[in-house]
Amino acid sequence: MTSRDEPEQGALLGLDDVGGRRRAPRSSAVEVADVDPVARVVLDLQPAHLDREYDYLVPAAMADDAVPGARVRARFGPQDVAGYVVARAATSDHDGRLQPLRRVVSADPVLTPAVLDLARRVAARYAGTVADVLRLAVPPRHARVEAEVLARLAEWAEADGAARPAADGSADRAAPGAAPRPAAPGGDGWPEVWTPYGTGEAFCRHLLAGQAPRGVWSPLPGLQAAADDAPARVPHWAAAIAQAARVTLAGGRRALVVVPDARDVDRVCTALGVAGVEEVERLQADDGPAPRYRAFLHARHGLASVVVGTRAAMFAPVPDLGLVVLWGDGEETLDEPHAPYPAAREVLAMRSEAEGAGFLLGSPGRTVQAQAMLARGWAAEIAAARAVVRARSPRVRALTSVELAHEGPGAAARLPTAAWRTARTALDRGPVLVQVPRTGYLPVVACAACRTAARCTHCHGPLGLGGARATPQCTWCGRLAGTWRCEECGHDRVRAVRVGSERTAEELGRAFTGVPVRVSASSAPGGILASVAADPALVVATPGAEPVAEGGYAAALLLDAATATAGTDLAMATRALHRWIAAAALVRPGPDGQVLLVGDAAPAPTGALVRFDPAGLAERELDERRELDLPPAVRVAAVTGDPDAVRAVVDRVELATPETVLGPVDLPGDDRLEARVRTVLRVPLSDGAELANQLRASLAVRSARREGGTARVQIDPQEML
DNA sequence: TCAGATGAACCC
DNA sequence: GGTTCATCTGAT
Repeated sequence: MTSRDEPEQGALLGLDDVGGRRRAPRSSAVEVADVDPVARVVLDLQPAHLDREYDYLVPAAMADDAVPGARVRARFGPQDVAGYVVARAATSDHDGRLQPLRRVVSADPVLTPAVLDLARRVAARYAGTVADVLRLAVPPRHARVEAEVLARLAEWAEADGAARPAADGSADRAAPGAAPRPAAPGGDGWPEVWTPYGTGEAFCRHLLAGQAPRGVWSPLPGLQAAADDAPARVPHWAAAIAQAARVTLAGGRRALVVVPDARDVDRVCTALGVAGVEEVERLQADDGPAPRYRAFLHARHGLASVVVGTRAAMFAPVPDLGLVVLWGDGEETLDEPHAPYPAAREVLAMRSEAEGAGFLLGSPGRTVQAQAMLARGWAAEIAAARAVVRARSPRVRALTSVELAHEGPGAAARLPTAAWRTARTALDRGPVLVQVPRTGYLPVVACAACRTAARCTHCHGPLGLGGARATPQCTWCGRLAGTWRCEECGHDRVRAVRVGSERTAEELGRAFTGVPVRVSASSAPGGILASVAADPALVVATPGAEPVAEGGYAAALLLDAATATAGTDLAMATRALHRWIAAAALVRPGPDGQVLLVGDAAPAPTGALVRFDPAGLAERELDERRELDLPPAVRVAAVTGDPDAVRAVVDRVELATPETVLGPVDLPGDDRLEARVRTVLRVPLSDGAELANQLRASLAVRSARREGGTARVQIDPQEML
């Protein structure tokens, strides 16, 4: 598409002064590239109505550098804005005159076609702009790091004669990374860690064969036994992920692993080391700009065979991607807090489809969204047989007040005698984990009899207590719940549930004199601990901050169970189970290891914990969502902001009908100058893409008209899932 | 002579 | 995507 005869190029490109309303300010004699003098550019512009590509002239001096993927700067109106070249062309469709590119910031093509394509899909899915997504996907350039990496690449290319990876991102190295050992089914190096899972072997076989299997995986609990006699400290899940990555490499492709936080990055990297995988790159935003950009460039240029990172790594440019792994689905850190608020699960699912890569989603719990992937046949379940799960799990007991009735008044204590006794005994065998809910306050309305969270009778949104109002009000559609009846037990009274916990470490210190108490929490003096030794100690941790104990915990106490399942959002039950199982998975298998759930939590997650069955709970929850028209059985979008702005945005959406619109409702706890409201749109899944379309168009109108105020659109807003 | 209609430029 | 400005058109 490059060389062709060049008919009056100048005229073609609007360089001559023919027909121009205004004369070109500078001399029109810009010397333009001989071949493909037009650069199609994606600019980093905020306004939604400017979300498209723009053509610029490529000055001859930039002809070789302005390659697709290169960072450039270009004149846009009065401003100089940053952007990326996405294509070179011989001609432009633009009627007017083209401006020349201002500068090629770097000829290193950092925006790969695959990532650009992904950005477009994500923007469409989440009613956002491509520029917004690219801001998430491509980290800020670090010139010194770039020079360093490119120099090293050039050096290597010269040394071993291997050409550097092609500019379009396709790697030239035959098998990425060093496949440590040949992994053949049944052969040496075949990942036995996946054997207990019925479909695990088939999943690996497909990866090895270069196919794109998709699995939703419920990992077995526990730590992976080390090869030598060293105490086990690598979680089983991390070892399994490492093996899946290794098989992918053996098949000649690369892998990308996205996890909720830095400690999990460590764990996966350790497991990859144990598995003999080299060329592992860690990609975390909180490593700082230089390491982050270095890791990004290494990934981009195929120097990493496995990329392990936190949320933003979901966009990492990995050539020859054979597997994407999402660990910890359901953790809040996997939801991007910046517009357009994409969820890692969705982004990676889109990626695996677009790039023909395998997809592996694993988590201690199971979200209804993951369950929905199974339900619609998009992914296959990877789970071990019940007997295996039982054999590998700790013994779990729920110490509800019913269970403890014989204890008398002490049953309602935060740490009932039975729990105290279990912990005391377990301390002879090793460390004991104590999980406490994060400190917080949450006004929630629940059934006064059975404590099931109360839902709106109209739209099934969660009820809340707004300000001084005595009657509970739906937090979605705003209706007052005057005549309410519990859907579980038929009771007609509600009560407020307050959530909060504090001083747990001190309380425990008093209860267990002479036992060291370690605290692992972001608010603790020592911060979050990655691991603890096998010595007896009480380890108090908030959810997600549990350290791995060498050889596993002897017991875990999951305190304040009632507060863990009380909350306004729909994911309360699955999230609570996720947290409990994440803690329980660090405990030794029974009967050596024991888990006690203390407090009266909702019955469904409690039962699911005792059975160690996140899949069962997710299935049940998904059924319920279907019946009640709740996501993910429907698609929802939230429009938040000033009342006028929100109304304007919603009014332009054709799919917004009395049937689909919930609200607007005043947002509590925000007493700023402007009132803030939220309107929810709820449509069938089949209208989901169209809803995003219409919202995007409405936002474009809004920015073109320069409508005031603020209005934020969120598809699948986390707090409603 | 001017109000309203039309359309391109804007921002490439 | 809408706004703005220039030009065109047709009625008066």
